Amino acid sequence: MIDFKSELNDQQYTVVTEGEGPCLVLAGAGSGKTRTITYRVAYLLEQGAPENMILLLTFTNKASREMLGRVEKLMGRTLKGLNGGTFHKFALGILKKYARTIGFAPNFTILDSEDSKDLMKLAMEEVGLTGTSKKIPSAKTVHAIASFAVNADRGIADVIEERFSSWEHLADDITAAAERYHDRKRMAQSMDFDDLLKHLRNLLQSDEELCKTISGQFKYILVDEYQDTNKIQSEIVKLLSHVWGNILVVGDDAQSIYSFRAADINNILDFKREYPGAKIFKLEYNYRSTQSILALANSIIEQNKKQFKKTLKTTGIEGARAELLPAPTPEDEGSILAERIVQALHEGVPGREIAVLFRAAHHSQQLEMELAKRGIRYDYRGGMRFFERAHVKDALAFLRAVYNPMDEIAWRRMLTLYPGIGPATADAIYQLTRTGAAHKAKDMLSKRSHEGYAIFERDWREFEKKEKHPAVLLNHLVEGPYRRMLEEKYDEPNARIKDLEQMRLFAERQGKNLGRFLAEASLQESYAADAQKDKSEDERVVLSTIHQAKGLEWERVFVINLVDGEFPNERASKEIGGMEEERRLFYVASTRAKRQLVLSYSIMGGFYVNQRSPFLDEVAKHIVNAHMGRRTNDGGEVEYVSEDEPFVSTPRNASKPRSGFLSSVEDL
DNA sequence: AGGTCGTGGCAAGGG
DNA sequence: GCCACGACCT
Ligand SMILES: Nc1ncnc2c1ncn2[C@@H]1O[C@H](COP(=O)(O)OP(=O)(O)OP(=O)(O)O)[C@@H](O)[C@H]1O
Repeated sequence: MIDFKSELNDQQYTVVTEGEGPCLVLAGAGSGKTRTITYRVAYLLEQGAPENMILLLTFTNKASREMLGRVEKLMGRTLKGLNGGTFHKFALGILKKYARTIGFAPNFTILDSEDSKDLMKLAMEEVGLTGTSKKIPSAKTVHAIASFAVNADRGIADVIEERFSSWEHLADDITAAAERYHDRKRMAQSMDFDDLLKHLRNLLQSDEELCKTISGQFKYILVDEYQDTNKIQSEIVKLLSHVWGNILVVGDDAQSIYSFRAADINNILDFKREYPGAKIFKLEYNYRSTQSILALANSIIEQNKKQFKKTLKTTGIEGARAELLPAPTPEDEGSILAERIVQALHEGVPGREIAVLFRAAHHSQQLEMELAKRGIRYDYRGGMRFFERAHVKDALAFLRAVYNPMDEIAWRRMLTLYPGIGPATADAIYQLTRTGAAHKAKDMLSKRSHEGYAIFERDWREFEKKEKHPAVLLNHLVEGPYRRMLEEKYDEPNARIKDLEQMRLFAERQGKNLGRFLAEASLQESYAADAQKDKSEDERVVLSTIHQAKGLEWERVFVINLVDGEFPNERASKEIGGMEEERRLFYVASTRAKRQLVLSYSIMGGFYVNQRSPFLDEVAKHIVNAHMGRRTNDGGEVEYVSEDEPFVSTPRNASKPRSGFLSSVEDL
């Protein structure tokens, strides 16, 4: 038996034991929201709820694994039947089952963002939306527009007008391209990430009986990070809670940081209207951070006008004030940080309790070099995922093509690996294959592609004969054709070959089902090559984007590159509500720290003198300046000397006092 | 016309 | 460090 009373405070306990019906938990950082829903799941199980009737939706699959692991530990048994994962993963599971109902074959494949962009490029060519210079939006932009429209459940024209107004004159062409894009996805029996949500919503909406059948399976639905869900996700939640009505969502409006994928804070603000009779809970004690860090965090978020005022009381010790580290140059910032990390490790702080957080993935470059120099291994989160790497996707293209022969993007990718075959020839071959006329290809193709095509034919014939078992197929590629290509192309192919071997190991653990493997691969958000849990990984320092750090916590946190234009990011600040969202990112970053927070930036940029982030000046009184002077010692080595002084905001950046908050939680 | 290869401009965030 | 584009070659 779990002693819920002693593990939770009174507010948390109330949620855990009285969280039936529609419930919203709205609470600040570190107040135990995640802990509360984790215990709620354990409580439901203890009360006899069947595990397969519980659905726990999280923001990442990693978060889901961690929470389920925690519940298993609490319950002292494994829980195989519990449904947990991201909206996308959940949607895919249902759609595989009901593919025919929505006009897809069950072997449809998933397009990642690069595939989607490539397909959009083709769609744009089709409608004549081509041309160079800055007069035409990039395929990435057009895809972003179409994607936002799906996620926000709005029209393309609307989205362009509101968020991409510089392309308003091309709205008709963009709409046409989006239509072609839609058709080609269907033709290719493929879905992008947005389609997973859209088709699930449509499926549930279109058939009352089916909606009953599906939603009847989920007696208890719990959603973490609800502030970052979008319109289509909230519609899915509504439909899924149709039969039982037990929907518990937790979130913090101050941590909403995904507006670019249409996260909509109205999901929280309108919760009571959407679910009449909903209970609203608050959690008001922060269990994570020291008083100093919490005071800083509260003062960050107070600068935002469009934010609910929430109480967040401390339970911790006072602790040290956040420390400001101005470095002379970006290189110096990297080495100062690396030295600080070495020092912390030396003091006995475990690597897993240290994190470096940054606004954008490429901000970590200098530091990575300095850590490498010192032989410090780290766990990296942000930027390109493992399954997005070019060589990994090349190999996957073969598996996709054999699993779903209509997958245009996979075919193009696979075919253009061969010499003499470019986009045009690949397209011709794909069209012939698709119509069952592959045998005609030899005669119809131009001479220069003959040799490459002959090699492809041989490779493909052999590949097709193999057992459709992902590990077998990958093994064949790594031993044979794809290894050959890598060796031809690179002087040093080994790192890439190793990645492919890692993928094969991953596939072995996934079992024999090719469809399952491809699904798992396209929704895996892991960054490490060793998807296999490396023991030492737990001990490593973490380098992460702030977005990827959501929900996590560390003893010591370094937030780096606090330079105006970088953080806040210039482009983001210009969007509607952009500056406030950047500030929320700073709030999320700071509230990851349990005991010690360090804020760094460099004074010199590449060509210009940097301006430090205005966010620093806004909260100046909560920061101490550890000014690091650089000098060369007698031995010719560069040293950094601490010249402590109080941090005083200069008038240039001093923020004007802001008027009060919009409203308070009480008004909900 | 289509494929390859070199390079200049460029980089926000993610399922 | 990656991608899109243009120059050049077949
Ligand atoms: N009642 C409690 N007693 C002891 N520790 C607690 C309690 N509630 C929460 N904690 C601890 O406080 C920390 C923060 O909790 P949790 O991650 O659940 O907060 P959260 O509200 O989800 O945070 P955030 O929104 O910032 O991600 C965790 O280490 C958690 O174990």
